[in-house]
Amino acid sequence: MMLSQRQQHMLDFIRHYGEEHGFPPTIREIGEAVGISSTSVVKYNLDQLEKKGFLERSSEISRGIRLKAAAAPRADSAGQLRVIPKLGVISAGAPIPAVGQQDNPFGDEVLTLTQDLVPASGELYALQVKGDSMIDALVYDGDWVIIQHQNTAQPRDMIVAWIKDREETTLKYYYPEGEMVRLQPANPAYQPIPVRADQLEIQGKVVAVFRQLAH
Amino acid sequence: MMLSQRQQHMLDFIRHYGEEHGFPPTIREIGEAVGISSTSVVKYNLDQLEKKGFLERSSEISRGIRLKAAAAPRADSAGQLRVIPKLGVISAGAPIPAVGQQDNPFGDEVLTLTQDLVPASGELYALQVKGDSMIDALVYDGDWVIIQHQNTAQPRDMIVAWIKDREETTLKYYYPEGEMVRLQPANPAYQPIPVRADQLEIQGKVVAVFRQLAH
DNA sequence: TTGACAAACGAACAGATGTTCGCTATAATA
DNA sequence: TATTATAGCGAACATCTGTTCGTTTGTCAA
Repeated sequence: MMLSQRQQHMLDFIRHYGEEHGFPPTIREIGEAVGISSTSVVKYNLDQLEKKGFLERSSEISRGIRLKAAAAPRADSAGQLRVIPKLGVISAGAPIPAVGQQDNPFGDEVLTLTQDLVPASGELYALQVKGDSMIDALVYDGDWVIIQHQNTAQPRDMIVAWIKDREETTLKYYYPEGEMVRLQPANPAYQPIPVRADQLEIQGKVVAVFRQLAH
Repeated sequence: MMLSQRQQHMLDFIRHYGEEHGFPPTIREIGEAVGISSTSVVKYNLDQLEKKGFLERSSEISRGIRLKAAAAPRADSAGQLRVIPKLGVISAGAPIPAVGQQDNPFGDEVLTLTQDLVPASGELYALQVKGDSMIDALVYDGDWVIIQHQNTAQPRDMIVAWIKDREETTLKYYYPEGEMVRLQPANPAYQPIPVRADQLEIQGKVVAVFRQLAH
């Protein structure tokens, strides 16, 4: 999800133009500003920026560009934003979707969080919890879990694990103990689960959980 | 130099449209909104408004309208970010801190979320959960709950309640039932608590929960 | 009554602006 | 080598959108 030099430039120009004029620029104005001679190339790059979550466009509307939060100027350091793609759903009964999966129910939607809430580096993605099977991890239907993709973990990390012999995805704290791994639920009322290390596949680390109540 | 009803209406519409879309409306959209069938009449009134200093237009430019300060109930257009003050901690054993409390352990720290994750309006603040006493609401030590301050609630809202006779703060779904209120835990494994309505003090509505895992 | 003027209408026009499409060029991949 | 994806070009097109203009109505002062 990188921005090319040109796309960064476009974003800067659109923001600057909007501040100056009170309304967004046209495709041709953007092209002229960043040195693109063809309107179709500007459109191409705008589509890219929209797909990456930096702006929204209203089709067939003059100057129908709306910058999203991710494109806001980085005011203070804590205001740095992290754009996290919504990759799919997670439930105990099914493996988690892989990056670039075709049938992503969320299309190219993203979740944007400030940088101070999540790790500075690492590949992050968001999955929406389906059902109540992860209630022992204190997450429930509808919650978003933000995951850092990795295949190893440190003790005490909360991991996304695939337990091969049970064919089950789970969110647990990770405590390696020799040949075995103890998977500890976040809710202390639940019992830890011992699993043979070779039956455990670490899919990533849970770095945050977000729950949006109806409003 | 008075504004006619119609011109006031136009100004309101232009401001509202801009906040909603990120770009100004066309003459025809304004006309439709305020009930003018002819584009020339809209132009006539826009010219009036410009003459009176409420807006500026760039001629022959689509949507080339820029509201001036005079037109203002200026909403903060700092982007689609919502800055939420961290007000203190919440636990079952103590009342929640009031706005402007002196001994705020978080000073002036804030939590910033994108606008789409929380309600557009309303007074929001964040409290950090202390201890495990709210585990029946699926929130745990360290979690942040984002609260909209209000003293009433709709059925099925998750409320922040102070139960007077128990001297206890709690997070529960709100189900009023005549003289009584049923407080339903988010975790279905826990039992609902019936409370006399006059013993219940609604402090606010939970609009979101954020959990940051160690990293 | 008459003339000036603000306010409004709707059609016609012209220019502003987004989209589509056929075509290159390059790099990565099979 | 053939294929595919990414980037880019420019022309043609369709529609979006602001402006102009002839007309009408109502009010008010001369």
